[in-house]
Parts: sequence; structure tokens; C-alpha cells
Amino acid sequence: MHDQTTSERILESALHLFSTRGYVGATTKEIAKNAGIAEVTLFRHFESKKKLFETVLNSYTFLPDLKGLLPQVADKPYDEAMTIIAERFYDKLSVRKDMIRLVQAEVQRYPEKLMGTYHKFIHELWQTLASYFYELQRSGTIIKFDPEIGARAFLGMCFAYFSATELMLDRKPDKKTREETLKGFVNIFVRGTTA
Amino acid sequence: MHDQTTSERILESALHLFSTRGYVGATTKEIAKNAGIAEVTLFRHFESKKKLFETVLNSYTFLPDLKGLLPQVADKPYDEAMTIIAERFYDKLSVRKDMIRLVQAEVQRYPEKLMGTYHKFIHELWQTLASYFYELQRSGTIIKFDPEIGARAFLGMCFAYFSATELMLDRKPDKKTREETLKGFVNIFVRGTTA
DNA sequence: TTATTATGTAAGCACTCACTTACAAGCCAC
DNA sequence: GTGGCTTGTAAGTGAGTGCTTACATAATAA
Repeated sequence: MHDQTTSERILESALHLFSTRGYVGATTKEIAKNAGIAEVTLFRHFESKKKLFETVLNSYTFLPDLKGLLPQVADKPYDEAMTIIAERFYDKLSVRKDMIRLVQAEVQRYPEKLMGTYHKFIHELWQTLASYFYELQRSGTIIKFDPEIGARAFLGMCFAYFSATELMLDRKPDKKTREETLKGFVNIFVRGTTA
Repeated sequence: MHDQTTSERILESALHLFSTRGYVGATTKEIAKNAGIAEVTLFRHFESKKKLFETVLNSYTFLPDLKGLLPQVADKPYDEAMTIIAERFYDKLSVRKDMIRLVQAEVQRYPEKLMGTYHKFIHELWQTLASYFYELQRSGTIIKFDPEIGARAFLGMCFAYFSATELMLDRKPDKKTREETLKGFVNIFVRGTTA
């Protein structure tokens, strides 16, 4: 009947409700109901709402890692590689939509914990793409510029596009529109950086 | 003693607390205390917390308008104009930080109202910058590309930079770092679009 | 069978929060 | 001064909300 454990179902339900209603706005009763269990069962698995929230934070990541992606595109032409990066980055953000919303909404309330992991992840993202740029600069494929600023620029426009469409307006653009927009971003960026 | 009216003080306090604690997390008691008035006075000015919230939403804008800025830079060289736009855009976002946080956090709760205004404002932003690009394309200064996608790309990287530094990490970068980063964005974008 | 474990139902407790009511005090116009 | 107008203090109400306790039920393991 259930292929997930009760704890997993609670965590999933909690992530979704925390992300849409916020920490204070999500009630334990509703989290339980959404998970298909009784409220008291929730407290048998997690000693308090606060602990449940912290477990959610530790159970899911909210940013994609590019590390696994880069080796796959390293030997492709520059513009093709950047297109793949843009689309995969957007896809992975999309899958983690709930978690991203949660972090954005609660970063004010839990600065130590959230900002710590946020900082770590985002820094790694930039560094990874920056190191790719650095290689291309050494091989003379692209011009010299601060690789980290370049990485921020590129990931920034992709993130802002994701944020505007899926986080704020909350309607996914159709595949074609999305591909054309990202391709437009890539074209400008690639033209602006190719040697 | 007070150069603002009581209602204005309440609205200001409410904006700040709604934006940092969220709608549910901000209590009327704390809003009143922060405004330096008694809680009951708050309810004499606003019939409910919900009405107060809606009044806050209607009292402040959260996105800068570029319309006033463009005429001032229209006759400057392209790269110089874009630098000014980037910096002013960032500045104005920075001033409206509270309101932006509020919109991001509560867009899930008040989709009709917030998404309506959000959509309207951001669309106008894009359109304004896009029309500037369109002019430059006609005069042959920059290459042909979808002006709206270009506008989204440029404003997107600026917004993402603002969001990462001031909304999430919550520490303003020093002026020099900020200027260098934005200049780096502009360089890539301008090189990528100049004819 | 018997004991253990995971879950459900039901009731309730302590607390907070939005909001109200009643009354007093200061201020300003006339 | 008198009468409005605004604000403050104090007390309270009713509806959640996190969390607990007590007891029953079903499945599983010994």
C-alpha cells in the first residue's frame, strides 16, 4: 500500500505546506492530514514542529549541483554546452521549487542555519561554472573576464527567469517559449564572451 | 514631535514587520509597539489585520520604473547608458527591499492581488528597456535580437545579484565590489549585443 | 497465544492572537 | 469652560494551535 515510510510522507507533506504557507502559517494538523495520518502520529515521529522543520531543511537540497553536469558537456562546443547548462539548471530549479520557496520565505527567520547552507551551495555553483570559464579562457576559446562574475551573470539571468515564471507568476511557460528564451540568453552571453 | 500621521507610522511599521516575519508571523501587538502606539489605536485606524495588510500593499510600490530614467541616458553611449541603468536599477531595488521581500513571501497567500500588480510592474519594466533596445536596433547600434528577451536577460542578472546579496545573504556588498560586478555584467551584455 | 509496535480516536490543556468594550485623559475649537 | 476628537490603559472574549494523555485496534514477532 505505502511504498514510503510514515516519516517520509510527513516530511514530504511538511515541505510542501511550509513552502506554500510558511513556517507559522502551516499547521501540524494540516501537515498530518495532507500526509494521510493522524496529527498525534506526527508528534510520535517528530518531537516538535520546530524539529520537524529542521529535519525538512536537512533532508532536501535546494540548489542543483553543476559538478555532475560539467564533465558531460566539457567536450561540446561552447554555445552548445552553455545551452545544456542553462536548460538543466532551469530544470533542476523547477524540480526543487518548493524548497527554494521555503528558503526564500524563511531565510529571515532562521538566518544561521539557512544562510549557512545557502551560502555554501551557491558559492559552489558559481565556482563550478567559473572553473569551466577559466579553462576556456586558458584554451583561448573565450575572452578574459572575471570568471566568477561571468558565472553570476549567466546563472543569474537563468534564475531570475525561473523565479519570475515559476515562483512568482506560478505558471510554467510552455516548453518552446522556455527554450527560446534560454537560447536567447545563451546567444547574448556567448557572443559577449567568445574570443 | 511627529511629522508623520499615526496611520503612516502604522503602515511603515506594518510593512517592515510583514516583510521580515511574514503576514501570519507579524502580530498586531508588535506592529503597534514598533509604531509607538497602543494596539487598540491600530484597530481604530484599520478595521482588521487583513485590511491593514491590503493597505500596505496598495501604499508602496516594489519595483522601480525605468521610464523616468531612460530619457536621461538616451543620448549617452550604449555601454555608459547600460551601466547607469544597472546601477540605478540595483539602487532602487535596494531601497524597496522590504516590499520585495513581502511580495516574494506572500505571493502564495494573496495570488490574485499580488500577482496582478507584480505582473503589471514587471511587464512594464521589460517593455521599457525593450523599447530602448528596439530604438538602438533601428539605428544599427546593436544587433537584432528579441528586445524583450534581452531586457529580461539584463534585468535578470541585476536582480539575481541584488537578491543573492541583499535578500538572501543580507549583507550589502561594499560600493566598489558592487560597481565592479555590475560593470562586469554590463561588459558581457554590451559586447554580446553591440553591432 | 502473548507481547510488542505502530497507528487511530477523542478529549483536553495552556497559550497566543486578532479584536472588542469600557473608561479615563489630553488637546483643540468655539 | 464645554464638547468633540484622538489616544491610552485595562480587561476580556473566542477561536485557533502546538502538544499531551488515555485508551482502543490491528498487525507482527516470539
